[in-house]
Parts: sequence; C-alpha cells; structure tokens
Amino acid sequence: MSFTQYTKKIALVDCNSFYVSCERLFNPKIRKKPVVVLSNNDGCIISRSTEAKALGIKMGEPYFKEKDIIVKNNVQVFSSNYSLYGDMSRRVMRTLKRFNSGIEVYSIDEAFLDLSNFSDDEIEEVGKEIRTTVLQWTGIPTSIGIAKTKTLSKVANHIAKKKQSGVVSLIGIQNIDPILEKVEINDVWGVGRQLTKFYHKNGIYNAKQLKNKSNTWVKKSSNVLSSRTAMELRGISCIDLETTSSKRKSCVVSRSFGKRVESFQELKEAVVGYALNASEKIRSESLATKTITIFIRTSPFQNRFGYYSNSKTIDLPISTNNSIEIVKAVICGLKVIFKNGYRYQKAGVMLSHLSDSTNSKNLFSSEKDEKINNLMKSIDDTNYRYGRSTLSLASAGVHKKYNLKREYSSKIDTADFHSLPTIKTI
DNA sequence: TCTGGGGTCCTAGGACCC
DNA sequence: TCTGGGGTCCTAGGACCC
Repeated sequence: MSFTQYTKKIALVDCNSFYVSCERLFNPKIRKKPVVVLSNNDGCIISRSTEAKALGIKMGEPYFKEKDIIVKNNVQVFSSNYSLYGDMSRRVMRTLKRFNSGIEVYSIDEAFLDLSNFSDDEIEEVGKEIRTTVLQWTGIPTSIGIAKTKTLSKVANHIAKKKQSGVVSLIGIQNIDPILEKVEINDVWGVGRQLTKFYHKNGIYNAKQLKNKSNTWVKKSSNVLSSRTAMELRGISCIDLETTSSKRKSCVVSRSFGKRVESFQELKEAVVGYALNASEKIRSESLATKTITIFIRTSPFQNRFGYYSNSKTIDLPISTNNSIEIVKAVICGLKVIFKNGYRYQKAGVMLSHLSDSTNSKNLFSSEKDEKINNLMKSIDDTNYRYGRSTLSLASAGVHKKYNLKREYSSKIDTADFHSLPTIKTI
C-alpha cells in the first residue's frame, strides 16, 4: 500500500547565462556561438554562454585580459543592457507566479518557489513543466533544482545546470550523501572565499563533510550563518522563503568613470547626478533617507599615481527624499573629502536609514515642504514620460565626458518603444 | 601604583550573495 | 590603456550607563 506524500519542497529556478540569453533572444545569429556580456564601462565579463565557458573564459575577469581568446575565437561581445535584462526578468517572474503564489524573487535571474502543495511523485514533472513554460513564453532557458531546503535546492540546481533535462529533484532520495560528496565546499550557497579557506584548513572539502560535522563545532568555530548552512544540508529548513517583498534599507548609486576624473567640478557633476538618481529611486518607493554617504576613490589596481579613497557620511536632522536637499549634502561632503592631484576612477552616493515617507509628516512639516514634494513629483513624472534627466539640476552638468564606456551595446530595449527591434522586409 | 562587573546601543567593517 | 554595481546580515569593539 502506498499513499501520497506531501513534504516541504523548495524549487530554485535559475536562468541560464541570463544576460547572454537575453541578447540571443533578438539575435538568432549568435544562438550557437560563444557570447559574453560585459559589466558597466565594458570592464569585466559578467555573463558567458556555455560555448564561451568551454573556451576557458573566466567569470568576473577583466575584459582586456581575455581579449586574446575572444578575438581568436570570434566570441561575440556585448555591453550590458540592464533595461532589456530588467524587462525580461519581469516577464520570467510573471510566468513563474502562475505556478504558485509562494515565490521569492531572489535576484534578477533567480527565484525560489514553494511547491509543497504538489505531491512527491509528481514534483519532477512539475519542474519540467515550469521549465518548458518559461522557455515557451519568454524564450529564456532555465535550470531548476528542487529539495527540502533552500540550500539543498541550490545544490540540486547546481547539478541541474549540467543536465540535459535542466531539472533535478532531491525529493524522496533517502541518502543524499553520495550526491553531496561530489559538491565542492566552495560551491555551497553561503560558503565564500574566506569560509572555504577556513573549511579546507579543517579538512572539509565537500558538502557531505560539512553536513556531517557537529553543529556545535560549526557554530563555535564559525558563526550562526555557517551552522544554518550545515543544518540546511541535513534537510532541516532554517532559511525561510521571503514571499512578501519588504522595503529596502539602503540605496546606492555608484559608477566607475569611462575616463579618469581629476577636477572638482567634474567630480561634483558626477556625484550630483548619482544623488539625483538615488533620490528619484527612493521617491519611487515612497522612502526617505536620514543618512547620506558620499565616497570617491582612485583605481585600486593602478597606484602609480597613489591610491586615495575616502568617504563622508552626513546625518540629517529629519528624513528627506528631496533631491535639492540631498544634492546639497552630497556637495558638502565632497568638499570635505576631495583632494587635488588624484586621478579618480569611481564615485558613489549611498542613502541609508531609509524609512517610509508616506507617514513622515512631523512637527516641522510646513506648506513649503508640500510645495517641494509637488515639485519633485512633477520632475519625476516628466522624466518618466520623456526620459531620464529631461529635467535635472544645473549642478549635474551637461557635458559628462566621464560617462560610461558602452561600445558593444545591442541597443535593444523591450521596455522602450523607440528601441524595439525592427524587422525589415525586402 | 592600584583601580569591578555587567548591561545596552551603535557603528564600521567584513563576509556573503547575485 | 583597460578591473562592475547593488544589496543584506553578523560581529567585535567602543561609548555610555549604573
């Protein structure tokens, strides 16, 4: 006699080489070819097709270091196009939501799904159906791992990546030790470079060894996060699915420059621009900031001209999301930390201690605040309709020689009518 | 020259993730 | 010549209090 089992089931859906897959959607010619996508400023390689991986091109490597291999093998290169990737991501997530409301969108190309309401017997088929549907509706190939905990579903996903079917379930397997034994410790979710070093020193080289270590040892010699990871490998769920999206706690806008920047004026224009972007972002999420940090630095890789990095944090008496106030603080901070004679490579603005702005009326609110809020709102509306920075502040400048390098952009944007791919008929 | 014990709160920096 | 950007959480240690 057998009866249907309904154990806890978490699926991790992960888009394969997501940015590359997005570029391939509208460019069939590069479907079977090696392709890479570069980070901002065409700096590093951040997405690789399987063909590119096979050539030995490494993740996160500077583009110029791999250029020889790239040219020799005619690898297709793209600058990143976040507008396109963001839009495709939303389509994938919308498709996933149809299968279950219990979904945690974990990153631009990953989501955890609670599939506990499906029986043990049918779960692998459900995974395959999800994969097929996402591929059909969005054109994006995915890998799906299913297991009792988030950490184990990551393991399953890791294995699924190398499988033809793209779906791996660990549900119903009595002894998963032989599987975990083949997973290197640094491939376990939550184990980074430092922990890998530490585990190696203690004779732990794979997931099985960590799983079978005593919990007290892990907790005492490392920390709670590590012990949670170990528990999850044992099939005991410690990291919950976060299905309700909570408001963020900080907001950063930072960029590397396309060219080194030396003058205060240019640096100021750049950080004012970042401050405006950040302000707009938090306004769009009905948040206000109480702490503003501005940072600048020269390149950490070339210290021929000396390395300099500094930041200034400014605490406001009252939370705000008013661009003018935020820009004022940022310029103030920049004046404190700016030093002449350096070739700056990067700058950024961080807004933290964010709180809900909808109930932020306080003792000092006035009619003037009301007017400023209305001004901000009309600036945001105009920029939304006519494109970012249609309306800006004079201090943000107009020349922007330091702007990003983006030499290989596909310029396709499915979220912008004017940048949709066109079909030519002869 | 000697100089307690214990609690809370905050922050900077580190480690991790994608 | 050229090395991304944006998050979260934890912890140790300092400041402060009685």
